[in-house]
Amino acid sequence: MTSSGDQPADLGELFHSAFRGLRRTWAEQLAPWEMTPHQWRALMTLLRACTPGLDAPAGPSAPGVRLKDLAERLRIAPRSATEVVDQLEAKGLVRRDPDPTDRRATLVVATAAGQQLFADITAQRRDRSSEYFARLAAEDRAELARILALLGR
Amino acid sequence: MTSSGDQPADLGELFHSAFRGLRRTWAEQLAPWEMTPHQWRALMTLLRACTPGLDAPAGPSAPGVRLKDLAERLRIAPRSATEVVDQLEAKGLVRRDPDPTDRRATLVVATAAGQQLFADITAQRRDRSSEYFARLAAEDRAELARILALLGR
DNA sequence: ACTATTCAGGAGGTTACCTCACTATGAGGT
DNA sequence: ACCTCATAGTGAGGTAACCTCCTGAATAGT
Repeated sequence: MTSSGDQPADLGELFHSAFRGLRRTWAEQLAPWEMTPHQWRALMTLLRACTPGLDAPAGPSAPGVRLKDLAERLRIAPRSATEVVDQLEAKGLVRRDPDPTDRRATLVVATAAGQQLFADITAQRRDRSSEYFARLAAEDRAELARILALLGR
Repeated sequence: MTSSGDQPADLGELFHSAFRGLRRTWAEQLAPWEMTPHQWRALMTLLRACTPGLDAPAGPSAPGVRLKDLAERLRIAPRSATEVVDQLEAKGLVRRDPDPTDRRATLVVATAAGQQLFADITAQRRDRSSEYFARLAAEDRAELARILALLGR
């Protein structure tokens, strides 16, 4: 492409509008389940953190994740994690258990309903393959991932 | 790049964190001028809209842009443009003039102060070249722009 | 035992959006 | 002239997704 010195409205603008599109798409996809993208992200992150290798299919009591760790993974302040966990708990998707090893801490664990919802949404997303990024060719997606990873430190 | 199916925590996550980084960087850069990224974006968009070819150096009265058109360019609702224009007006960076051709409409024009501020910030940004995307190689930036343009329709 | 640190959450704030309803105006028909 | 309909901006009010600062309990380090 040798794109010489033309800058189309600048990268920031492109980034902004693409991100807004992503958010909107997510919000629409999640609307039937009455979830916000934020909540979805939190639930997803929680389940991923709980299921390191995806084997070990949740023993008698899934270990759960500390609020603080969840916040870290979500890259938000701990206080903000409290909030989204509140929302998920209100929907019955997660539960707060006291950490047996540290009575200051609480472990967030997904309930059966939360796991089910996660599975449902994941399945629908796969079905419709309407994952927003689907409009990109696989190689472009890989490129994008590579470049974004550079940006994100 | 042969990066076959590996584990990139998914694109959404990468996108999210890169975008947050961009926002944070902007906010830090603009803090000395007490501007938010949102306000900066609006001012920049306004000036770009007013100066189509960058010649025609603003006749006796710069034409200005209708609030509605500004909203369109910013891809936000007209009501939201009202807000950011309010903020810029309060800082004396823009002015509202009645549109002589349509008494319903108001034209937003940058004041001298607004133009000066724009020039100052632009210059600083060029100086420090700390434009967030600077950490990318030029070709990666071009790639990113290309892919984001695809995403943004 | 005493201090320092860490965890979660209450209180309250901010940014960047949104919709809905309203007023003033303009454009078109009859 | 009048009536209708669309359009421009905005007041009112709301939301999502964050934040900081402070408190109260519990733990860790000395």
